Amino acid sequence: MTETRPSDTRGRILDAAERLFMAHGYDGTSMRHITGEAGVNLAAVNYHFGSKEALIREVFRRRLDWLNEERMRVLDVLEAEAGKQPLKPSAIIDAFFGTMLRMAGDEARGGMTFLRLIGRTLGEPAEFIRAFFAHEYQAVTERYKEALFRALPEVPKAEIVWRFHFMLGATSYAIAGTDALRLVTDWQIEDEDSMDRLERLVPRLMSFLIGGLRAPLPPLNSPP
Amino acid sequence: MTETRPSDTRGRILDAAERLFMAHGYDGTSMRHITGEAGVNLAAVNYHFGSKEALIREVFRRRLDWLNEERMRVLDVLEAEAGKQPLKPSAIIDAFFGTMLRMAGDEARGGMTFLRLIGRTLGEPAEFIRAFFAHEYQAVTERYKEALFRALPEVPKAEIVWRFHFMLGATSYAIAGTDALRLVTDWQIEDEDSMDRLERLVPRLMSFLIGGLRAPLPPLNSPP
DNA sequence: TTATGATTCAAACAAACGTATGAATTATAG
DNA sequence: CTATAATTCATACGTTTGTTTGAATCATAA
Repeated sequence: MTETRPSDTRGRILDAAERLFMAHGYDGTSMRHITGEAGVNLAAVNYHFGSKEALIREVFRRRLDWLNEERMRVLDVLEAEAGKQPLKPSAIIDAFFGTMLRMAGDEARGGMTFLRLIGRTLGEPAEFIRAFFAHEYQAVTERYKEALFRALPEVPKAEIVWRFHFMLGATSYAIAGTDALRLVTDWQIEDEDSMDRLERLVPRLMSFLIGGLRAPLPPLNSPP
Repeated sequence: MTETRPSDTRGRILDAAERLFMAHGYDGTSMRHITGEAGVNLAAVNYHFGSKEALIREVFRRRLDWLNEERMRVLDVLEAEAGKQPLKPSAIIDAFFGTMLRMAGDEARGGMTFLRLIGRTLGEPAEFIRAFFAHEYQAVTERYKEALFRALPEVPKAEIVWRFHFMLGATSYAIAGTDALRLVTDWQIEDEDSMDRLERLVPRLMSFLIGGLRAPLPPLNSPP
C-alpha cells in the first residue's frame, strides 16, 4: 500500500536485514549475509539504500514511524477523554510500553522480530545508531515525560525521568531475550508455551513497571 | 599490588580491551585497536590469551570471579545473621545489585568502565558471550532465586523469576549508558555532576527495583 | 659466562569486509 | 515496435579483519 512495487527486492532486503541484525547485531551482520538470506544480488543493497548505514536506518524507520505516531495518537485520545484532569500513570505507561509490546502480535509490523531488534539496539554501541534513535524518539519521549510530570505532581521531575529510564531498560531486556534471559529462567517458565509466555509477559511487565514508578522515593543523602 | 609482574603486558591488554569493548562492543573493537591503545605488539594478544574470544572471556573473568564470590559471601553473612527466618527482600536485592553497583567506586576492580561493559554485554548478540555469562552466573543466580522464594513465599515462583529478570534489565540499562540514556534525560540531570549522579543512582535504582519486586501481582488472564 | 626458556617484534597470510563498476537484463513509455 | 529508464548481475577494488611465523630480544639459572 506504500507504493507501486515492480519488484519486492527492497522489501526482501529489509526483512532479511531486520532478522539478521536482531540475531547478530549490526557489526556482526555482513552485506553478504543479508543479500544471501534475501536471495538478491550483493550490489542490491547499495543500489537501493546507498550504504549499510542507510539500510539499518531504513530498517528502523519503516517500523518506528508507525509506532511513534501510534503512541502520539493514543496519548491524544487519553488526554481528550480525561479533559483537564491528569491521566492515571498506569494509562500513560500502557500507552507507551504497551503499544510497543503489542507490536509483537502484529506480524505485518515486524512482530516479535522487530521487537527483539529494538531491545537489542537500545544497548548498541555504534554511535550513529544511538544518534538516530535519539532523534526519532525525541518528540515522543518529551510528550510522555510531560504527561508523567502532570500525572505525578508530587514526585520530583528528576526522579520521574530516572524511573522512565529504568522502565525502558526493563522493557528492552525483557523483549531482547528469550535467549539471553535463559540466564535467570531455566525452569518453571519452560512449561508455558511461547504463545502463553508472550501473552503473559505484557501484564507481568506492566505490573512491575507501575510498581517501580510508584515506589517510595529514595532517601535524600545528607552529607553537605 | 596484585602480583609480581615481570611485565605488565597482560594487564595493559586487559585494561585496554575492557575500555574499548565497553565503548565499541565486541565486533566493533579490533585487535589493532586494542594493542595500539595498550602500546604492545599486535601478536601479544594471541601469545598471551590465544584468541580474541579467549581475551574477552578473560576480561570478564578477572572481574566476575570476585563479584560473584562477593555476592555469595554477602548472602552467607545475611543468612547467618537472620538465623532461620527469611531475609528481607530489600536486603537480597541490595546484596545482588548493590554489590555490583558499588564496584563503580572501586577503580582497582574495574570501576565504572567495567560496570558499563557489563551493562552493554548483557544485550550482546554474540553467542559465545551469552553462553559464557550464563555459565559464570548460574550458581549465583540460583542461590539468589532460592533466597527470594523464601523471602516472598506468598508470591508465585514464576513471578519472582520474571521480576528478577526485569530488575536485571533495568540495572544493565541504567549503568550501560550516560550516553544512550541521553535519549530520555536531556536536562534536569545535567546539573548534577557525574559524581553526584553516580552516588544517587544506587538508591534511586534500588527504590525502583524494590517497588517493582513488591508490586501487586498481575491479573490472571481468564480465557480457557 | 653460557644455556635455556619466555617474551617481543616486524612482517606476512588468507579470508571477509563494504563499496564501486560496467555490461546484461527487464520494465516502462512513446 | 523502438527508445529510454530502471534494475539486476558477475566481478573486481582496496581495506581491514584475526591469526601465524620465525627471527630478535629479554630474563633467569647453572
